[in-house]
Amino acid sequence: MTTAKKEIGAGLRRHIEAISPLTDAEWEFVSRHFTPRKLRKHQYLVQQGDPVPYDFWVVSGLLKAYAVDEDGKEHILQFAMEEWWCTDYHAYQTESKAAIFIDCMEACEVLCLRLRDRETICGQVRAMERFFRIKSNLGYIALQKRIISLLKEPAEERFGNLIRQYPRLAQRVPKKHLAAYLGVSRETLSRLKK
Amino acid sequence: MTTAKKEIGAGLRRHIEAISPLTDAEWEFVSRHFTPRKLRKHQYLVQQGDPVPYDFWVVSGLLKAYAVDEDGKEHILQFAMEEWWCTDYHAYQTESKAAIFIDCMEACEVLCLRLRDRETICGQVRAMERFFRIKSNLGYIALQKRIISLLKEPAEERFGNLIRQYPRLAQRVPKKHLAAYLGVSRETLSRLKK
DNA sequence: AACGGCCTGTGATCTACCTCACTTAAAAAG
DNA sequence: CTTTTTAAGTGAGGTAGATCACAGGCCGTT
Repeated sequence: MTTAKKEIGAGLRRHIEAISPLTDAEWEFVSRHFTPRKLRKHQYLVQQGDPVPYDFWVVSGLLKAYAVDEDGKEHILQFAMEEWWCTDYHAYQTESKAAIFIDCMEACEVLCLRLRDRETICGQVRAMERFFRIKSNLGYIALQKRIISLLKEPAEERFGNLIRQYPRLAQRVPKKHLAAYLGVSRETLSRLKK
Repeated sequence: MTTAKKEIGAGLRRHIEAISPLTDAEWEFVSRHFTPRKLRKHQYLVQQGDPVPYDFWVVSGLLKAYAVDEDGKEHILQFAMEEWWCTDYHAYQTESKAAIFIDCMEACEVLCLRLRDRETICGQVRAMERFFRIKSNLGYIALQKRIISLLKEPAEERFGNLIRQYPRLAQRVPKKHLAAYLGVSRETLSRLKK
């Protein structure tokens, strides 16, 4: 492992161990299955219609995952900043074609994990199976909250909650993308801010 | 274990083993941690503001999980029929107070699982940790699809997809509840059907 | 048979939000 | 520094869907 890769990996180890501690040997085994990749702004990690061999863990930078409707409008499923996981999970798990796009809103470094490697890791390292179980639970809870928010809150309240919950993200992301995440038009969001 | 309980449990075992096989000894251990409960139509399993000690697995019947807004309107997060899991996962995991209601749309039999028992099961039985990890992944994927659907599809298309994907459910559930699930008013849904 | 609930459909408004068009400002790209 | 691209605010007008109000149908109860 290169020095650069070690530094990158250290962040991932901390991230995992916040939930499920690893021995050095386990970490050594786990980290071997991630491959680092650098991307420039506007590069795609996933494109609709393509296979999705990897799950991505963001070391640095900022991604957006979005669906495009027949009018060409983007609807943002998820942003992913440092220490977030992101991929088209449906296509990834079922080894089918992507239904969404994922691209870089800023230059990014990511760690890539193949499905079969994830399964190997979970099979060999008990703590990692636990990690992914808990991580997945937390993700499920977050999505439930978003669905409730979409169903019962008016646009203004959804916007307020977003700013309160992810102030750093709201800074970093152009407002038109926040609109696409909240499910309102750019113009409406602009008017809401008063 | 009573005969009745054995029969009920058999369904759960099949459900689990469809994802992750168990030895008889493991199943014996696992099943001990579930407690059966019967409920009448309109009874609550979870009420907003109360603690949420259990995750529920539906043996028979039909639940709805919903949030209520300030106007008293219901927004349905999830239906749960036979073989579905349901609870307020946020409150359950964090042992905090429920943000939603869950009640029986029909008379129900459920199996109840305490958080600490779920963790015990996952800790003791490797196959169960795998089961919950995979189940949770699948749930996450389903919620991602629903979010994309809410963001990019007009009400009519959401309704069509719902009927295609869950025809049995759409039969069983009063249409006003389908409307509350889709995020449209009862009247609008009625007009859409033409 | 008659009563009260609950569900569903339908007409008549009303409104939150969308779309289109234009302007200004700021940031990349050259 | 200049040009091109991208972001953001604002006005005018349109529309999907909300809300309100009422009517008929289908239960299970008395």
